[in-house]
Amino acid sequence: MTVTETHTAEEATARDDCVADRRVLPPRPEGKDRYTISEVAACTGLSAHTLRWYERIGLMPHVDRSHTGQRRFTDRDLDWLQLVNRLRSTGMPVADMVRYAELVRAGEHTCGERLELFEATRRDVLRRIEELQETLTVLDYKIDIYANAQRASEGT
Amino acid sequence: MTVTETHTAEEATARDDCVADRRVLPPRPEGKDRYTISEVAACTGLSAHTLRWYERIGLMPHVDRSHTGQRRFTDRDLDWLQLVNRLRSTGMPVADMVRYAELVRAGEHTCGERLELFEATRRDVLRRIEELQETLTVLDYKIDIYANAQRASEGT
DNA sequence: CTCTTGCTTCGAGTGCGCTCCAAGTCCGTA
DNA sequence: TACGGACTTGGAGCGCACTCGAAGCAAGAG
Repeated sequence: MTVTETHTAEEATARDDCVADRRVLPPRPEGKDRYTISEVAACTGLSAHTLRWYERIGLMPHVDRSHTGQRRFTDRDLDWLQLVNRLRSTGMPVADMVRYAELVRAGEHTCGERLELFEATRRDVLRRIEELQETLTVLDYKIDIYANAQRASEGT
Repeated sequence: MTVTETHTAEEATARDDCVADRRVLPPRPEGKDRYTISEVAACTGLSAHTLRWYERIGLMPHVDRSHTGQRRFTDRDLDWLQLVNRLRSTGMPVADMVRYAELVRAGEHTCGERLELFEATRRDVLRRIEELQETLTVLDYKIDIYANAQRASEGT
């Protein structure tokens, strides 16, 4: 657990945008803070289509625009997408993530609700891990059977 | 690991229908071997519609019929559904399970392929567990932040 | 005999999460 | 000035995994 550390800084993070943990981010173009949609697509693995769709359904906090109306994503947006991607990979429905995004937009007074949401998600993730481990047992069992059947038919 | 045990019996299992592990099955109506679709629905958690659909797409081995044409599922069918349910819960696409069902129907000479399929699935499950663990770390991190933020605003 | 319940079939509909299209705008290079 | 390429929008379409509906048959209870 490397979780309890610089809490003065961390609380600021919690207060303004609830970004994901920087330590687990993939590399991103250096020294910039205004990314085009294709740059973001490349570094998040989401398609440009999907990014626009996320914005439409309210899963992205408001994205900056250039003077010609093109999207210019910030590092904060990338952090947000990083978190979304993680939650998505747990199977969290998009609607729930939208709900969380709304809470963030609604302001600081929703922090309690956000905490609950994360705790519920955490329980869910634990349950899924357990389920997968059970499945693993079944798979091992069957692999064992097939491997033995094969050895029996080849050998002897 | 409770996997290596009575292999004479287990090999017979591998040979004929590749059932799931009996030890993890939920209770089912006792002493019978011919279940109506609604009984099966009740004990698998799948809807009657879904069971018929599974049969249509080839995900069920041929199901017995009563003299009036109604489905009569056997214990073996229940075992099969048990396995299907487990694989489904890992996120395995239905198409892949159909592929496996086809291998089973094709006969014993496909056992090698089935073994490969299970091993691939196993790797997949391990990867997903890892992914979930990572997500768990992120969730813990954020829960920690929110919990601290809350304590800070309440206390003092 | 009628009623209810549960089954049969096939095809259409649903919800989710994208994914793509058409038509148009803007930018940088030659 | 012309061209290629990346961007914009709203809306339509897609693939998956169900889910439901309609119309009809069969069996048991009253």
